Amino acid sequence: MADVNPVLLDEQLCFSIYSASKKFNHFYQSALAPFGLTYPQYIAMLVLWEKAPLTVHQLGERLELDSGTLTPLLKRLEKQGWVTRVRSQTDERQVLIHLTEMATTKRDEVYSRIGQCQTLLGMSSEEIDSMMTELVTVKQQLDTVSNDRLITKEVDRVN
Amino acid sequence: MADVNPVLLDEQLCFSIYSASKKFNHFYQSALAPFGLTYPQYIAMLVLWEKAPLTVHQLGERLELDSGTLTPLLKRLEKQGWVTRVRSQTDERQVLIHLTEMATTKRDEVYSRIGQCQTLLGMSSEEIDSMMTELVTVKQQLDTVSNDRLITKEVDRVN
DNA sequence: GACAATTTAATTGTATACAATACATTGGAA
DNA sequence: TTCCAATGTATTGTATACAATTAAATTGTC
Repeated sequence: MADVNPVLLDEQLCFSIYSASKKFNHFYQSALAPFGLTYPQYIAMLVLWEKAPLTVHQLGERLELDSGTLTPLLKRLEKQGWVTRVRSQTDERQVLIHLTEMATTKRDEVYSRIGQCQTLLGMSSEEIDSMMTELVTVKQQLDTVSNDRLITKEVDRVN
Repeated sequence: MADVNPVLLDEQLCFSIYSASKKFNHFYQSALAPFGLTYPQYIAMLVLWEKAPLTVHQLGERLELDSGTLTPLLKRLEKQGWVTRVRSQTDERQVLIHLTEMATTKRDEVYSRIGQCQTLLGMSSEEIDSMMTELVTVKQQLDTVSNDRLITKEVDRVN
């Protein structure tokens, strides 16, 4: 353990991203307060507004969330009148998430609100594209290294 | 509500960041499994390894977390032997977080492990610097727009 | 020097995340 | 046809996050 470099918080990309993620969530959650949507609820609605109905599994694939997170989240969305949860007729294991009339009605109001937020942020599409491209690269790397279930052994081997 | 643009999940920078953040947390949490540290616990240790003792408040400023999150997190770190929580003599309102001997001993092992993870990710310092610079800009914008408590009114005014 | 305003942690309540488990259903193999 | 592995959802348990409240200690002001 002779040649070890210190790990400084301010130099960690992970923390920069972690911190930005929390700020974004807070930003949109505030902006959507009039609709009573939390950030995860909002992105779930985004997916459903693109295409509904979807099964819990399909929704989870888009959001990268599992049923342990989605089941209670969707129950809250149902209680607040955004969606209905219906057991599939053709496959009783599946639960189909449908939009309510209220959700369809409010869609454009939410879209509009988000559009205004994006304007406020004042980022050019070039800036946004550039960041998203870089993020895709990082995420691919993280997936590759993580899905490689050898991560523990790989790291140990470097020792 | 005539001229509303659809909001597509895959075009949202916030989701890209949110998703990357979760992947990073999972990546480091796996890598640190031998130490039993979660990601938030790990970044708390990073700060304390830079400078300890710190009050809960000082730690929270660095991590952008409040006592509602930190108090239970620090109790878990204490239970696992990484830190001690000591009521300040000079100001009884404050709780000082000290490193244990074990934490000091294990510091370089953790630093080394993280260094290996960074190597596995294979990003150049230029790539990392570029992303972090862009993230700083986004975060500043989010802070500016959020701290501006007029956000709701501003947005409404656009209507 | 009393005391209201402020500061600091802790607590409470709600909402994610996610691993692990349980459970029902389904589709296919024997 | 019967059984079994796979699939899809729900549940359980642990650990964040964070707003709001409480409680204790300190400070500024007269």
